[in-house]
Amino acid sequence: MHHPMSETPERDTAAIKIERHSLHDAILNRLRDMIIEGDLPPGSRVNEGQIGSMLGVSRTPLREALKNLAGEGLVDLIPSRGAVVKKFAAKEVRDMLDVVRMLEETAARSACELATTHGISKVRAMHDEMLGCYRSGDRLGYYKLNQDIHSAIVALADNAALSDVHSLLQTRLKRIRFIGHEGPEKWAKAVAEHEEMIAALENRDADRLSAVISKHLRKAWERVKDSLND
Amino acid sequence: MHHPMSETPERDTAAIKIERHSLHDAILNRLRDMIIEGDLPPGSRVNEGQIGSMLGVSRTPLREALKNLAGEGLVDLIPSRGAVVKKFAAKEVRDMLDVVRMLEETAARSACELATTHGISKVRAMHDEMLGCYRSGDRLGYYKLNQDIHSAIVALADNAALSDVHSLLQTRLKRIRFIGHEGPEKWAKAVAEHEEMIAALENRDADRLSAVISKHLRKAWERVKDSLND
DNA sequence: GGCAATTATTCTGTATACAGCATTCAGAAT
DNA sequence: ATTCTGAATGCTGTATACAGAATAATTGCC
Repeated sequence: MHHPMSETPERDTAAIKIERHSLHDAILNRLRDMIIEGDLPPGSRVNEGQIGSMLGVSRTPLREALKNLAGEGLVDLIPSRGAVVKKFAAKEVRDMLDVVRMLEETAARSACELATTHGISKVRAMHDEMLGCYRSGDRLGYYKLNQDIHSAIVALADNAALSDVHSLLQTRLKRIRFIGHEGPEKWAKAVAEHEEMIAALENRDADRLSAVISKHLRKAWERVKDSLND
Repeated sequence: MHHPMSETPERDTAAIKIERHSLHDAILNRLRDMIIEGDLPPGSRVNEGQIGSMLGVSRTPLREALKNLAGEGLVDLIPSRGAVVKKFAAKEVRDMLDVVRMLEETAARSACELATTHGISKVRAMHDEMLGCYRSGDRLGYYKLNQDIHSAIVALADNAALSDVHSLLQTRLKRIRFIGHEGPEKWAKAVAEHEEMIAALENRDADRLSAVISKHLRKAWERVKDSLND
């Protein structure tokens, strides 16, 4: 296996767009997806040679990606024993959701004050697209847009540090949230809450937006807490 | 980071202190110190071969450390051009301090409710040690203990995610705060504020502790903002 | 003499090779 | 039969080597 540019190695799985000239970043995203989707189950050790040959890359960039995943908190790096996929206890998930809630509440207030109308309309557009996914039953698309909308609202607060820490926790929670499947009626409820969020944002009603988001995230905990058995 | 570290089952019988020498972690800490102390000035490119030979290590663990530093936000990793030490604009610093303030305010309230008396007394001990540094004019020791105390108070809130994000931002701010030199009278003021903090914590006065910390961090911004020229 | 193009050098990105530690399995002793 | 010890195997940690890209330098041309 030589260079990914000259020889395009056949990808066994679809939807790998980014073939950027930074292999470790590609590996990083790939591994993150594998963890989120459960291909690498929590608690399992990651064999570098094995994964490396599976992805068709050498160990060096793979190790760099693993080091970064450790920084993101998705794996633990145990000396002389390698990387193990992090296993979140129920309390940790709740703590993360508490912090995310606090961050989003604060971001919501700032966003109502600072956001440009253009920025708000872009969030609205994402919301409409998400509605399309909802109507067509596209769960994965809905899930991704859901996260993007929350990130976008945080971004409207125009505080890079806030976005960073929010993104960090959001990433750690992705796997959990991905597991937390909801019934159709709860799904409709969540969509309604989102509609309410967008409306509050468009009215720049800081108190209402903050409250709705807070409620939304508390319910998120209710949804996922039963799927945590450790 | 400082998670309540997952259990290594029956491994730790006695308090055997085995130095785990993982080179990339040592390099990571070393580089972080070099950035904080200004040995690697902001905006400068990090030459891997140069630094590597300077530290007497190969490029591989050095690169892993750099990747981790990028995760911490202390350097930017530009494709095909390597690592450059991150240069913080004034607004970014202010944004970070705003988030830290929010985090510490929340942590303070939780800490007053959840902290054990033993935990509080340990913070008091750190504070007393810091006072010793203050009286003997040990600026570096004071500085380190100052950060440790803030981290300890956050830790009392017993929320790993909260500690993690706080630690992340604290690390990014270290260099800035290290630069922000204060005159003797301001130093005395800061010490007095800390004394007030500890007192509020010991009384478990959530409102007061939160308020004092908030004021403390707003003043921190006042102290450092003039030393930022970009 | 200045500008542009081409070469030369340096540095990053990736692969491979080697050494050391951990885990496991087998064999011997109690 | 059980337990302890030791070798064998596999994996991690680090170093080195090589290829490609970016920047610097030099030379040719106008």
